[in-house]
Amino acid sequence: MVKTATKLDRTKLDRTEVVSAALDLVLREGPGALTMRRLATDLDVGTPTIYWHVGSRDELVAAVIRAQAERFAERSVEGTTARDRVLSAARNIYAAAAEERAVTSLAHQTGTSSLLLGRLEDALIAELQAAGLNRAGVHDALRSILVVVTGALVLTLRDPTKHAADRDELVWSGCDLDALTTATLRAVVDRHVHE
Amino acid sequence: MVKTATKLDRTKLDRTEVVSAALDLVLREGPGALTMRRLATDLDVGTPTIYWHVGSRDELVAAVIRAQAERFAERSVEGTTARDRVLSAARNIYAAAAEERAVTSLAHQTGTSSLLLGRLEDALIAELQAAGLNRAGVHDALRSILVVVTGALVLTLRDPTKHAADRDELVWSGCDLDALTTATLRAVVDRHVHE
DNA sequence: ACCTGAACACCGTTCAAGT
DNA sequence: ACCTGAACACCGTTCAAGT
Repeated sequence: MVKTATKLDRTKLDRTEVVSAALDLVLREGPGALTMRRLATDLDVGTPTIYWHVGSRDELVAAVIRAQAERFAERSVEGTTARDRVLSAARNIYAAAAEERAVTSLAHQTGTSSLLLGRLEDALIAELQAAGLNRAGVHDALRSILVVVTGALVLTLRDPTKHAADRDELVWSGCDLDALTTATLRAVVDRHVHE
Repeated sequence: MVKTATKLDRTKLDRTEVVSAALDLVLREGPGALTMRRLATDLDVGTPTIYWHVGSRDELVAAVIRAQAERFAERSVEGTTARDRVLSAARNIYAAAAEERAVTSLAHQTGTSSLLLGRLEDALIAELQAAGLNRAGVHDALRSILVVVTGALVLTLRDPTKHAADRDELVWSGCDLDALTTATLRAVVDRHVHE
């Protein structure tokens, strides 16, 4: 009897195959599940094999983040007025990251958020320039907006099951973080782009 | 010859002693240094002893955060107008957390930030109420302000030595995050508290 | 070139056993 | 009540050795 593999008759393992398996693992079971041993088991391979293909865990994570970043690329900016378009581009960053909580958390933990959201940040920069801001104005507005987006993301991704203080429950229960983010963004966008 | 201990002639180990040693360790060498074994070595004691006193690492971290939170308590709110006082209370949260990067990072990693900053958040709530906002208004303003403070903190604590993208360098180099935070806070405070 | 078993140096945690 | 040595089940990583 020919040895028919249980999973799929792998001939060779590919670097991109490793990375996409890692991304799948993160999407399915969260960032905590991304272990070299676990990934190796999923791929039906020894642990050192993973290292041969990706070098280290840090490099693997960076590759995973980049893979997800490409999926974020095709979000388009809506609106006609400069303000609306800037707000739309800013909301895109928040919305994309909030939709893929697992990958965003992973990026956040490893300090590679800008690797994940860089393309969408570039789109925001383009809208700020189109709004007529000069170099310094673009930078100021961009930074302020990223402060709000980052804060909104952290508060959104926070695990609500383990509120540190009892007061958290009161303050954040029944809070539409999406609407809150939009409102807060509008406040800082209005500050930076006039008409 | 009587057995004179090398460090200090410990008679008994105390729970508060364990916690303050842990806080010291975090302040001196960062959150990554806080391991049960390392702390046990510092206290010249076996690892299970730490567990006997604090239960688990999570409980230890919570106690450490609470200890630092008490040191944050005495910051006072400045200003005369309602807007200035709200802004001052908001800035206090950011400033306190930014001054103790190590503990703030630890709180952030473990999702216990509100345990660290709760007292200062309460002070902010008091100022919002004093500004004449009703219950819903206080909550809305508080949440928006916490979004900005959280975002500013994350971007401030971020390790600048490992910028994920090359563009980060360009956007954030020579950026006064303190001034940026104040400006962004002013934008959302002005939005919520009118005179 | 691609993959492995075995090991190294770490974790948090537990537990029977000592005083 | 307080503390210990030894173990368990995990990590990331390396390395000689196999094909």
